[in-house]
Amino acid sequence: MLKFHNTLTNQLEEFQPLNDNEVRLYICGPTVWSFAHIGNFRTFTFGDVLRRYLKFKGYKLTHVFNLTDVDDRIINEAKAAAKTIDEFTAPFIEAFWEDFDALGLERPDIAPRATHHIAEMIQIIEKLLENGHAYESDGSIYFRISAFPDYGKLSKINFAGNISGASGRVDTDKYDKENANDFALWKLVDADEPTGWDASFGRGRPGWHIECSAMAMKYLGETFDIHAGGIDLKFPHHENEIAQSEGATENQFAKVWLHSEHLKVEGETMSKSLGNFYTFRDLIAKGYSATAIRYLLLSVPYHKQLNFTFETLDGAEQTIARLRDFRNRLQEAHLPDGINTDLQEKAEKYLNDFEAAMDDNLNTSVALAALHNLVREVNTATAHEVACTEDRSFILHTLDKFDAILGIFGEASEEILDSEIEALIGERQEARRNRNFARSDEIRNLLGEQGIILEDTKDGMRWKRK
RNA sequence: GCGAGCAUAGCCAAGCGGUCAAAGGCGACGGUCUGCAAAACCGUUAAUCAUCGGUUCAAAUCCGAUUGCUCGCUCCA
Repeated sequence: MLKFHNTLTNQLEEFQPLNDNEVRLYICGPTVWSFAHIGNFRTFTFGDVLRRYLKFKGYKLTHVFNLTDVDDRIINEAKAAAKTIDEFTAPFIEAFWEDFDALGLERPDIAPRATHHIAEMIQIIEKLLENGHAYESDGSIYFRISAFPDYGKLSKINFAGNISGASGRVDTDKYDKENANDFALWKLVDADEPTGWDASFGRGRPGWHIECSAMAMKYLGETFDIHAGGIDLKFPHHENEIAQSEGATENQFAKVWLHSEHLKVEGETMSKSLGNFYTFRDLIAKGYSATAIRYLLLSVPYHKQLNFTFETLDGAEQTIARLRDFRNRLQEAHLPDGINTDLQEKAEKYLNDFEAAMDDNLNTSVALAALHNLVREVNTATAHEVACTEDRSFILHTLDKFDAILGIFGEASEEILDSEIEALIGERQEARRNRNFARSDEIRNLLGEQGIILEDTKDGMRWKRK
């Protein structure tokens, strides 16, 4: 029984889709003003596991994942670079999908862009103006929080006790608003500004939050099952999405809200000023593998803070190498004929453990433990020669089930060695047969320098790349 | 000022009142295997679960205080 911690109710709830077997899922994607960092990818990896697990549970999924390609920063940086916003965002969008694919994240069904949905945003704003949830001030349109009594139901912020602008990031006197918490739906732009769209209420550009309301409702309907994103979007972004959407439709927006916690680096906030800020490509450039990064991002449940350290990433690298070796060896091992039902029962038990862990609000830590327990069990059985030929495919199939969600084994690539190396390996085998170990070790060292590791197992010689 | 969360072995971390002398991974050490390695396996390493007090037949788990850390209060995944 799948349960989620719903941020809206602050409770662990049994998941029940609105329409029997269909799940409509919206995940907040990136704002494409730069390369995405590993904190972003923590959230997107969580979204990927959520997506994969919903499919694993047999749901028919419609998954929308937006790209926000217009906001103040994009407009300003594009202007500074003398580019249109499309020209400015294009390379970041391309890089984003590259990283996304490299991390083994499954592409969403629909990946809408904010700039392609301005008309839908305008419609919502018109509706809000009509029904009194929005007002015009100095040419811009603001959401009227006083007209939406539920405001704050997601973030549960006690606005009465708060100092507006306490974080020092907002100039609260800058805009003429009825209430300091009212937020912009549409910002007036001058006629000579390159980025702007015409609307019945004036030329302007959308406020930050309206794009998600527009795209979510367009593709998933006024009410849908799950809305997910990073914890830092809970307020104001998601709170405001709820206000806008429910203010316009008077129907509940998303039923379940899931928020992934932040990633820290060496116990501290990741920030450029601390010098501990890493994009995905920074780590790849340091020589780390995408699967190790993915493993690390999965090693802590999404709703807990994850402490990213290089020591742990090195460990993740070891772990995934061991897992991959395990699968490769199992495929090749010379096993005794027959069947070991005991082993198959254990494999099934670990798969059940895995599913129970995932059902429990996607507890990936425990889910990974189940995988490791299976690996140990099979290794022991293989070493004791009680794993049989007929167990092999069963276990490999079980591994596939784990990996349909975890995605950490990677493709079983059939690599080819060039003939020179092939010849050296042959020469080494010959030398070993002749007990010429000096030559044999010489060749092993030589190949080691070229990144090829040789292992002499009882099933014969194996090689792998470092 | 207001609010939320966290504190478990060398490191990362699960845990949500009994089945916890606490899962799993990484690291380290010893052994088996090997010509030697590697891989694998077995074993060891290592936790009075931040501190103090309370509730309970029973607490890592609930309550309170203290200390430390992280985060939010309209840039953020």
